[in-house]
Order: sequence, then C-alpha cells, then structure tokens
Amino acid sequence: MSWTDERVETLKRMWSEGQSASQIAKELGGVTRNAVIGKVHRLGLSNRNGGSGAPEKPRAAEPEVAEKPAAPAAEPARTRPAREEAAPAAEEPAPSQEPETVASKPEAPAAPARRQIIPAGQPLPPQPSANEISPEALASVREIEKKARKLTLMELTERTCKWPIGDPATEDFWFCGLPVQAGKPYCEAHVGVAFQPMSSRRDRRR
DNA sequence: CCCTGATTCGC
DNA sequence: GCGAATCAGG
Repeated sequence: MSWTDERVETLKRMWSEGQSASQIAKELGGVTRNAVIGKVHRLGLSNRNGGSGAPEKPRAAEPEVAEKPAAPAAEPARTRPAREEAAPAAEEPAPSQEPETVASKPEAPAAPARRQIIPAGQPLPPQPSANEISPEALASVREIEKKARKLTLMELTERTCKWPIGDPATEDFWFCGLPVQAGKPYCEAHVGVAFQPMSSRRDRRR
C-alpha cells in the first residue's frame, strides 16, 4: 500500500479527530500503526494541538556531542542521542476544592483563550439511580463489584468492563474490569443495569 | 499484558 | 519517503 492522496487525507482527518495510530491503521488497512505514526511525523503533524502558547522544547543542559573526526573508523558507532525530555508539566493545575460536582459544566479554569481541540472523550456510562434498577440486577451488581478487578483508566481494554465504581473525585474509584460481554462495553452484570428494556424503565414522576 | 506515541535507521 | 524495530511510558 502506498500513501495516496486519499489515504493521506483519511490519515489527517482521523489524526486530527484524535484517533489513535492503531485505529487509523486499522481503518486504512495494509499499514501498521508504526507506518501511520511515521507518516504523521513526516507530515509534521505530530503535535495535535494548534500551536498553543508554550510548546517550546526547553533544550535543557544537553551537551551537543560532536562527532570525533579522529575516531577509529572501525566501530559501527551505535550512538545513543539520549532523548532526555523535560516534562512540560502540563499536569493538573491544582485541583480546586469541592470535587462533588463531577458531571456538571466543565467551567474551564485556566487557559483563557486557547485549546482548539476538545476531544471530550467517551461519554460516561449511564449511572442509573438505585430506584431504577431491578432488584435482581442490583444484587448482581453488588455481588460482581466485590470481585471487580479495580482497574485504572489506563488499564481498560476493549475486553474489560468499563463500568465506573466509586467516586471519581476520591481514591475510591476504579473500573470494574471484568471480562466484557461479547461486543458490549460492560461485563454481564453491568450490561444488566446499563441496558434495560423500556418496559422496566417507566420512571416515576417527581 | 494491554495499549499509546516517539525515534532511529536501513532500505 | 517508508516503516519495522525499538524505546518510553500509561
């Protein structure tokens, strides 16, 4: 496969949409994610941001080791450039107090006018209130959550249950992580509470 | 172990 | 220019 204009276009589009290299490779077909990443770099769009205020690479104390002109020309010179990279410190800008409002408006705290791309990620799975789930499903869930693998966000895969358990604002937060039901994002128990027949969802008016 | 992107370097 | 191998990390 070669990088036709059309394929490059698809690559650009998906990359800008925040798709991962492997997803793009899968979509294109005939290429690996390495190929995609390589192409992305050659195209010069490795930075997914639109050029924010401080993408500067602080060339820290990196003594430029020049080649020795008089070096014995016998060795292959497996040079190791040592890509030490100082962390840009783009971490959390000091979480303010009151973590209870989780699902509310983001209310951008810092960065007055930048941030072009807003991936927003996947929407959170539904968290039905207790009075909406069937007793059986509820019991099943409570049972299953004792066995939860307690995975962190990064440990989730396509085959792990993505049901959140606990309060995201505290340490008591993890994802179920049990094997998912085929095709579903959750394990069997959580599928039971996530996907309910309309008939059992008649809500009580408040 | 699953995954992510980054980099190098022979082709 | 291309991308496998490798690296570095969540």
